[in-house]
Amino acid sequence: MPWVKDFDVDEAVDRAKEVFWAKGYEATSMADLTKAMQINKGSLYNAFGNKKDLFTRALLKYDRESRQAAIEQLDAVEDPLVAIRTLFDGLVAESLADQERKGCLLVNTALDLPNQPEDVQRMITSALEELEAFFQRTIARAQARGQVPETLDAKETAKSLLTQVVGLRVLARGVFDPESLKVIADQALARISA
Amino acid sequence: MPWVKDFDVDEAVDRAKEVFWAKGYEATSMADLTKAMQINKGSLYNAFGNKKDLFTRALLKYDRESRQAAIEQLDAVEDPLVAIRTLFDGLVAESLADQERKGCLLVNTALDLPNQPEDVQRMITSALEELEAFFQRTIARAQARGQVPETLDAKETAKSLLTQVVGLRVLARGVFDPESLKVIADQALARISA
DNA sequence: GAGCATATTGACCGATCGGTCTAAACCTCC
DNA sequence: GGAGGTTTAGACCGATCGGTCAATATGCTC
Repeated sequence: MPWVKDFDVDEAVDRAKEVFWAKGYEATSMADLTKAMQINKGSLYNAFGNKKDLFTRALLKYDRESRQAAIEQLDAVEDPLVAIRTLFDGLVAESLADQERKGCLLVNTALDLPNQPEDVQRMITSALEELEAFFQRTIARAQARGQVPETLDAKETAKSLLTQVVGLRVLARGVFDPESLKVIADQALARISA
Repeated sequence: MPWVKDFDVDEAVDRAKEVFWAKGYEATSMADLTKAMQINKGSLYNAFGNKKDLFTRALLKYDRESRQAAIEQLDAVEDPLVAIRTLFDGLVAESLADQERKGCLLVNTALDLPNQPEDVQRMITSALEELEAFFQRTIARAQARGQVPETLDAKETAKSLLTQVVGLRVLARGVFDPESLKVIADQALARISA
């Protein structure tokens, strides 16, 4: 049997994720990556193939640990309106805590979608569609419990909420002040809870 | 007196704008620019200084001709609700017509705000603030005409509309289909016209 | 401990990056 | 038709880009 790697692959991907997240794909160099990941160029290419593959892997990890994990938690919240409120509050809190103003790796990448390879395009699209689906089923759940009027179109409202999330994540990268971020969250919720 | 330039500076900036718009700042090379602008490297540096300065200039032009011009036109529309409706319809129409899916140069740049030089950061911030201000005064105008209930907070609603515009422009770059874009526009308007 | 398969290292690759510079081309004024 | 000043063209610059590779180090199995 061969030798096993002496660095933690998952940890390395995580470091790479941070760099891509803060600087963006194009602005990140292999030198940036090897420095952050604490491994040499050869090891990097041996373990991950190339820059694009490493990015895809980092993006996948981000999606799994951030978006998927969040949705899973929120689906378990009994009160659907609380679930949505929690999501927006979390977004605002995360934005305020984010000193580097990295925003959201998914949204950052989504904005550059036409210049991404096909597999990344698919990942991003389905990730955001799943977020939309979460909103839709959660609104439907709220309607079934009589918390939201049946006249509201769950599907269309879900699209609107997704748009607000995306807009919030962009504006949180420097245009909006903390107060405005909170206003946005409140405004988004006002559509369904008022 | 010296010789005058034999290329149209404004036209050249416009070509540069198109490239930056489609590919993003980092992914655009000087070779891309000289090719698109149809001038040589020497001329480019002589006329525009460097890549960053050229980008700033292209961005300024975009802001003037796209955002500022649009707001000016819409401020002249008598019915404030029609003005806002027109803005969103225009956004959707522009997105559908945009084969390259370039989105909006301002929003594209806004997402990368923390990595931009200070002058660009200021430009973007004030551009989006001016759009927010447009929404606010237009809503106020609608309230004065009795078209929108006085209970609506103009300032907060303006922030919400700005967020929707930004979200729309991101999602229009590939995640949302034409139908969804129209839904978003309708949803944004529903907040104020319903 | 010998043999083997893999991981690591860091020098190295050609291509391209943003940017500079010199010489030739050119227009305007005298 | 010089003279002077500016723009042009494009060769050239060092640095850095993403990526490769041969030599070496390492840990497993027998």
